Amino acid sequence: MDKKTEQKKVFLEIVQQLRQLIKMEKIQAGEKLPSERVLSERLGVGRSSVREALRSLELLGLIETRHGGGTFLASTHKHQLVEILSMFILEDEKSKKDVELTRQIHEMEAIRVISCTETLRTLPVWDSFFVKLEIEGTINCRDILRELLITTGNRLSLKIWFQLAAYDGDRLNRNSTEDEKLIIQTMLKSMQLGYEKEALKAYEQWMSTVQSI
Amino acid sequence: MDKKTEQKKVFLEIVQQLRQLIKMEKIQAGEKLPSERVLSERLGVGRSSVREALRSLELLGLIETRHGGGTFLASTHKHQLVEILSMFILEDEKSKKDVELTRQIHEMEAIRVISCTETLRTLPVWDSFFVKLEIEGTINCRDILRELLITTGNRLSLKIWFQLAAYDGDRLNRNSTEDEKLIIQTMLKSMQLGYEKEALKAYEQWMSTVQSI
DNA sequence: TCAAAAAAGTGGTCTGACCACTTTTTAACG
DNA sequence: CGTTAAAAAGTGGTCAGACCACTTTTTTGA
Repeated sequence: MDKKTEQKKVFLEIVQQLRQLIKMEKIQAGEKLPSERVLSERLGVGRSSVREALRSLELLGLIETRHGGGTFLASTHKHQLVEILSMFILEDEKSKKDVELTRQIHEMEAIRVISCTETLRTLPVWDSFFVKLEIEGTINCRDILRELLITTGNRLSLKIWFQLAAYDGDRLNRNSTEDEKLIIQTMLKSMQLGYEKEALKAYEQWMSTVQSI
Repeated sequence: MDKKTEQKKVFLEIVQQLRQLIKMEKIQAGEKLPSERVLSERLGVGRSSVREALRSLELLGLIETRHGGGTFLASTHKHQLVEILSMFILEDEKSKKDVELTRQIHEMEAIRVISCTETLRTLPVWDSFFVKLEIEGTINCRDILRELLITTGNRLSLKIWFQLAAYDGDRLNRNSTEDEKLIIQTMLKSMQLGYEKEALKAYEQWMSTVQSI
């Protein structure tokens, strides 16, 4: 029946055991795991085997290790995952374009969802962005987009977005220019009013200016 | 500048070196990699370190190892990845819903792109689906959705979709029911004619029926 | 010629050791 | 008594060697 279970894959069993241990001990995100030596004793396996499992989980971004400090359950899931996969699968310029497009897919969907949901588009946070724009004259581009994703409540979409945004480098993580200010205001205003199409139009206009940066 | 590079992460460097080696040696999918002992010598590191890197890549499904046989570049990407991630991250019902929603985000975007692109929406493949539906009376749901993603040409979006669809289990990987037939036909026809809204409407209708399965 | 046995190759695992770094404890000083 | 510096303990990082289980290749012998 269950081929995956009947397969040996001792190394995967350790991963599973680790998960059980985390659940049993009720280890929360950011908290410390038992040391490698303790784990190897408790699980009845060699330290090497424990390390192989831990290293795998680290590559997935599920745990963090600090030299001399210990091993910790990842607080913010840095899914280096996409990064690693991209290293193997996505190599050329075309792929970089794909990353940008895919990121925008999630952003646009967020705009759609928010625009169409009364309880989301009337959130105070959008007003706060307006105020910030008026007073300081500028705002961090990435912050706005992140807030869009957070607001939708889709945690998985948010996680994927984080990865894609990280891959994009600092092109997003910067303050808005004078030219962008008006566009962003239009986008936010349209969103608040539930004008999905207008909001998306402003977004696309915004992204085309980002493109040229 | 480049924080990620200046970070130590020796273990990640080995992963990178492995990638270079694969590229240099022009190792194709399914082919054999050098043995662990050879790798450890060529890379100038201990066998344990090589193994930690290999085990990580195995967890990602990028390589396969056969006891006594050797290590091979994965031919078909088995998405153990989703399985592992789901084990740690996706535990509650809310998360499962997120997976479904996120998958649909990519599917809907594909429909939009195809509907708005003359060269994509007039592709012969859509006619082939029509024919298949007429002759056999049914069609694999997953096949259609996959074709949508493939057609857009966004490989990253496709990759993400694959993983999400794999997590969804066999709810998609099945033949369409009689009820679905008409909806799918409507969706495809609307797409071919460039009626984005109608295509999306049919898609949403389709998904709501899938929901109840 | 071919099948069985032996050898070589390879991954799987464990042990022990040493290093580098961090955290905790202890000791010394003011 | 409190503060600080030194020592100790804890922890991850890496390596080397050994042995086992399994697969592949080579050799042997009928």
